[in-house]
Amino acid sequence: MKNETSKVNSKKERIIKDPEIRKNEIIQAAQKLFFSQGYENTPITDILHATGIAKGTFYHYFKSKDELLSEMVNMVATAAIQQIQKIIEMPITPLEKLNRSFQNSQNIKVENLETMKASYEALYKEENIKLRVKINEQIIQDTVPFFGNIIEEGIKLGDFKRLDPDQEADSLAEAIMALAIHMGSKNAHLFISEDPDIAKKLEKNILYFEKSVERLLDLQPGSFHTVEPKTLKLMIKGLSKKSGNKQIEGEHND
Amino acid sequence: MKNETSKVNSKKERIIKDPEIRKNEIIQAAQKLFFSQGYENTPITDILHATGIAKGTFYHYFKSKDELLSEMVNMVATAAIQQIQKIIEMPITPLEKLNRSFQNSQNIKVENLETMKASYEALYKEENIKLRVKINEQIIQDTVPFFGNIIEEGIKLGDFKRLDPDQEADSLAEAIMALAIHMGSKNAHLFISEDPDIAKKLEKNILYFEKSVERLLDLQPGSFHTVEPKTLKLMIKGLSKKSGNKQIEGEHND
DNA sequence: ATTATGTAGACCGACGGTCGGTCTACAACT
DNA sequence: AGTTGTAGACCGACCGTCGGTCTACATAAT
Repeated sequence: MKNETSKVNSKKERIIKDPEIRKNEIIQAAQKLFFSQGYENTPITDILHATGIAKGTFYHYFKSKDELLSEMVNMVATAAIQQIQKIIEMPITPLEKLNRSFQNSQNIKVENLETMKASYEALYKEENIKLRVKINEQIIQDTVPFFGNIIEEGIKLGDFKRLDPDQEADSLAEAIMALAIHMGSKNAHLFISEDPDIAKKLEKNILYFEKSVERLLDLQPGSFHTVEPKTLKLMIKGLSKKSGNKQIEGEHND
Repeated sequence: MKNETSKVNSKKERIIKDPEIRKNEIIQAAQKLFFSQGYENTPITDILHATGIAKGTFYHYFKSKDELLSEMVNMVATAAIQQIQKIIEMPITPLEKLNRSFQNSQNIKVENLETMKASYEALYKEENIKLRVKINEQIIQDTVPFFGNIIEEGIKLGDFKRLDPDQEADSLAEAIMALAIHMGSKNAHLFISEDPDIAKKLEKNILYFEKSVERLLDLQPGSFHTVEPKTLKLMIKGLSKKSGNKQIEGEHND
């Protein structure tokens, strides 16, 4: 393996990069690996090979493998939130804001069902418990204040109803997020299971989540939509196509 | 204590036990260690020392450390469920069944606040993500069918209301469990934080959970109680006392 | 020139897991 | 009763992998 052409300079080249860039490279490479092989199944050496750096360099940027995970999770969550932030500042009703926030995150996913499915499958595998839990926790932690604000606003306007006179809106936001993540988990397992009824079950999961939220906020039935009908149709179509070619390669009818 | 009188004996004695008993011993010892030091922080050698067996023996009983964890979780969850099963068979209204099921699990906890607090603290530490998630998943998985039945019964009697005409009761059960576990998580963090307002916040968490469930099932406000008032008082009292003697504990080593 | 920063990879100890083999209880056959 | 065969409980030395440390050195900054 080692190709020593000459005694001089047979060592690895020394490449120096802007620290920020390098750090980012490491995180990116790690993310790809974690999602494809799982966090626990990805030794640091894999990350080193992927980035072409040495152990020392890695530990120059990260205190530990866990710290790398934390930073990565942070980036993922931050990216997910930025979308919401914009919506919150729009001059629309709180209900609209809620709708659009969820629709938005759903939309991103439809544009590349493949990626979404892959991510879910990766996240919900055994070897990725830590990764998954941390991402979920981070998302809850980061989104709750935003949704809390929206809900607070809605309560003041009389659109939503508190659970209890002296209850903070954040509690409701937390409950909603808990349900949302539970739904995400169910959907992930659906994807993994290769169930032929994926599309239908997915639709149900979403519907029940919506209904639950409506009840929690005391909304009119049917006023909370996390997915636009046409988006849903796209998803279902995409999924049916997928399940169709499980064994019949190259089949195109439907 | 063991009847091993050998102090001078340098060589290990060979003790043969009924496999079931031995396996149980291992699980018990492991459980104690996992809860006190964390799953990841407990090397198998610790379990070996605690049980007085050798590596080979351990791997004679378990395929891997993870398999041990699974079996342990299974036992914990099974124990937690047995309580509920009895309640379900009682000739009382579905709402009563729900109430009692939750009260019951709460009651167990009050009887030994210490243990409960310790367990929570242990479960929700970093090193125990895997342990925690697996327990929670197992509990959801095992309880949902039961609660699903109760809810189904309640729906038929007109006591609860479906989210949607063709919705299975299990979905509601899942939502409730998702909220319950989220509450558990919040409470755990409360315990860990040593917040002086533990008691009050705990009460709130419970209240909001109850209110959320009432809305989900379309119940009369105040009809769902996971804790009896007197139990709650006991808990609060116990917790206030605790927060006083934070470091006064007279720990001694041996 | 000296210091700070980035890079490198040999090295280490701990840990999960394997393996060859020993010991014991007990059934089956003299 | 004594002998032998066998399953499986038990042992601990050993191994490979992995996260993390350490020292050396190159380059940039001062």
